[in-house]
Amino acid sequence: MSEKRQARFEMLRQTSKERIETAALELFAQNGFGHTSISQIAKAAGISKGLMYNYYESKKELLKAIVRKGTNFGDRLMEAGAELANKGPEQLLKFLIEASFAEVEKNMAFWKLLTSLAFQEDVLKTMSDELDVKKQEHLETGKTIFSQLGYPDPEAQAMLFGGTMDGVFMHYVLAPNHYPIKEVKELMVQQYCKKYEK
Amino acid sequence: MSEKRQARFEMLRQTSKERIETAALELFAQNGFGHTSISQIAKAAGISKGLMYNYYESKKELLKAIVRKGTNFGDRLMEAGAELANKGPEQLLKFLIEASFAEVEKNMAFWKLLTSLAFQEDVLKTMSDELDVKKQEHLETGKTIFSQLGYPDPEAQAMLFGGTMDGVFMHYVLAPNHYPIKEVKELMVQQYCKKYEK
Amino acid sequence: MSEKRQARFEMLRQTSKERIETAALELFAQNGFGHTSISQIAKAAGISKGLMYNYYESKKELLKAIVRKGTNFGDRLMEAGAELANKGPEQLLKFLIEASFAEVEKNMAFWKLLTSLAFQEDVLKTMSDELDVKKQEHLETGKTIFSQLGYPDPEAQAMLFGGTMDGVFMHYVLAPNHYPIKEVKELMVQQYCKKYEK
Amino acid sequence: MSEKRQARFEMLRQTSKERIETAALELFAQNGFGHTSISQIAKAAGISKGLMYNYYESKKELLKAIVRKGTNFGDRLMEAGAELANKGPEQLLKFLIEASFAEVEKNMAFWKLLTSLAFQEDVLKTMSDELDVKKQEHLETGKTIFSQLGYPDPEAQAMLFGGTMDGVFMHYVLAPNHYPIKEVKELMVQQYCKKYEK
DNA sequence: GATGAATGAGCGTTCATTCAT
DNA sequence: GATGAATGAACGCTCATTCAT
Repeated sequence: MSEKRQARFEMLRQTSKERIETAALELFAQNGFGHTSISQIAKAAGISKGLMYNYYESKKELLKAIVRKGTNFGDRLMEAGAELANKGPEQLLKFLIEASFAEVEKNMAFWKLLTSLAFQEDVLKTMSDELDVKKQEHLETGKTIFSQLGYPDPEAQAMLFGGTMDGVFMHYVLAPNHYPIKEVKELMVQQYCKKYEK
Repeated sequence: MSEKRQARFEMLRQTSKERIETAALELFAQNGFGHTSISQIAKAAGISKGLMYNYYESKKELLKAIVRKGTNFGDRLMEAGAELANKGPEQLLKFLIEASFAEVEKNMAFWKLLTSLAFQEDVLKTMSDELDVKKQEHLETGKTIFSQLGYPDPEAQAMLFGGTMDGVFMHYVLAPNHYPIKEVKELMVQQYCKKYEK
Repeated sequence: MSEKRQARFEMLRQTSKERIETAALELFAQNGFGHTSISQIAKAAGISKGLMYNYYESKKELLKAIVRKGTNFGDRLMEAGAELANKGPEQLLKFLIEASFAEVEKNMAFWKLLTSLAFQEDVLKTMSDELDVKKQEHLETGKTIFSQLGYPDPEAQAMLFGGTMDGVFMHYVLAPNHYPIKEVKELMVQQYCKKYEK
Repeated sequence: MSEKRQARFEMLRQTSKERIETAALELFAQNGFGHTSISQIAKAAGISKGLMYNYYESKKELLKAIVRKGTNFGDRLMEAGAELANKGPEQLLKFLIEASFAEVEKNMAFWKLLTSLAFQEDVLKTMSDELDVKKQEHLETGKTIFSQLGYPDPEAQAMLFGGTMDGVFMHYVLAPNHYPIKEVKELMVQQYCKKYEK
């Protein structure tokens, strides 16, 4: 009985938390973190302001929770990539590109938010360490792949590739309706997923 | 007599305005427009809060003044590029890349600010028309060049190129100390400034 | 359960609103709307500045709430007057005079505020339509009465009567301690509540 | 020579002062004392903000100067009235009414300002003594006249008369375009400028 | 006498956060 | 767990006043 009740509470708790995070993500992405108030979030989530503080210590902690949850994708991507390592760097890179595009298309709001946060040093400073680590991992993966593909400067190449990805995604999330996302993705696959040619 | 006085006042005005704009640009770039207060700017500029409003009608107008001043570069770039058009698309593209990198390296704070503003729709909406026009011009230039270079899909290619530029610059301005800017620029020149190969 | 809570909140709200409106009316009447600050009101009401904005969207809305509450009197007066119409114009006018004097004596601060607002065009403009209507109604009533009493120019007479009422009330609310309000009221009744004599 | 120069300076000084007071009176009457800024006045008067403070110690002192100048009318009225005293109270009262109406019609802005100031205790408190004295003088004059006219309660009658005058003027200055000022004045002369009847 | 750049206290308002219930 | 009344610091902004020239 007590277990059952606990389970029910847990479910309610999950539900409220999820509604909060969903609403907050949407609002943060649309209006920016600084221009979204707790009141707005609470109203959109259908809960009271006070309840927020049962789940998150502060507005910033809510943001962190959202960011943390979203960046799990990167980990899953890397894991999935690891299984493809033996199929050759071309296939791996193609997979990473296509999976990333798919992810950004699916969770546009999240990636818009994440990019915008990069420009607010004070807000993200506290969680930048974990993000830096992930960025570094991505860079390492890129270096390995471009090295295997025979590029003369795999590190710069990985930086360039990373910039291209983030730049394309930035343009896309800022004006998704007019962006030829499929064509650009095709171009990237064609240009990057092959051995280096002088 | 009166002229002397007027000149003196004009000098005072210019000095103050420069101090304000310099301080504001730095702070806007570092913390974002929305997270920078008038008090902070005044303190950093060494003036009183009230003086700001002798020169700018509002915080937004200060931002606009800063953006307007900075975006003159784009125009100069396009003009300079027009003179190189007869040297062939490879040379023109090389010039545009190198001039852009040089500009971003020189005015890092400004370009960081400008990029961050893309995520604050409300703030920039009032001046977005002019910016949209410039963006469109850049895209057209890119299309022309990639068309001349024989690319099969010059529009998507121009989009990809634009994304690459903005993405690389974004990474650079967010962590300039660790970014191999020269190497990445070289790679871009090598990869883009040549005829399309199969 | 939830009802109990709601009722408790409603009580809190009403208490706070009353404190705010009472304090604001007093201060508005004493110093004028424009010379009364939210801080002053909050301090006088024993609440924080912020709480005001839980109940009123702005300082102006607070004023409107106060005015709206007070002007209900005018409506009640007209209704009560309508029932007396058959007793003859002398009795009706006498009732209107005496009821108005009683009301002003009872809610001095409110009538002082309302009169002072007439001089702040911008503030009251948004609610002036409803007030204009009421003023017009009073004028019409006056015209009818003086017409029935045989006055040769009932419109001008009604204007004069209205001016007398407002002027007497103005003098009274500006220096209530020294004003012979009862005697003046008697004089008005004597002079106005009778048929016109050549 | 030095005298001449002094005279010229004095003239300029007078001119500037007059322009300031004229501009300020207009603006104070139109927008209220509190909603008129020194900048506005200086611009309207065609002078600099700083110059104001050569002539007046503060904004309030400027107001006082304007009020003082305007209330000289009252003195002149009383003096002129004194000369008419021997023509009988009816003629005297008629003159006072007509001269007052003429004055208010001529200097509407001033009388609008003066009335509005009555509702701002803090602003006028410092000069209320002189105003109180004048008010008392008017009251005394009224008492004397109504006493001579045979009114049973000349004091209350004088209060009522004063209220009527101020109320009519208030209505007039607040909506001068629609006010039947001539007709109302005629009514007052008819009703007040005669011996008391029963 | 005249200027206007500069100041800073104070305004109305917002909002993250707390807490009694 | 859940509520929303209440707080107070901080915001963008205004403006009477000062003062070097």
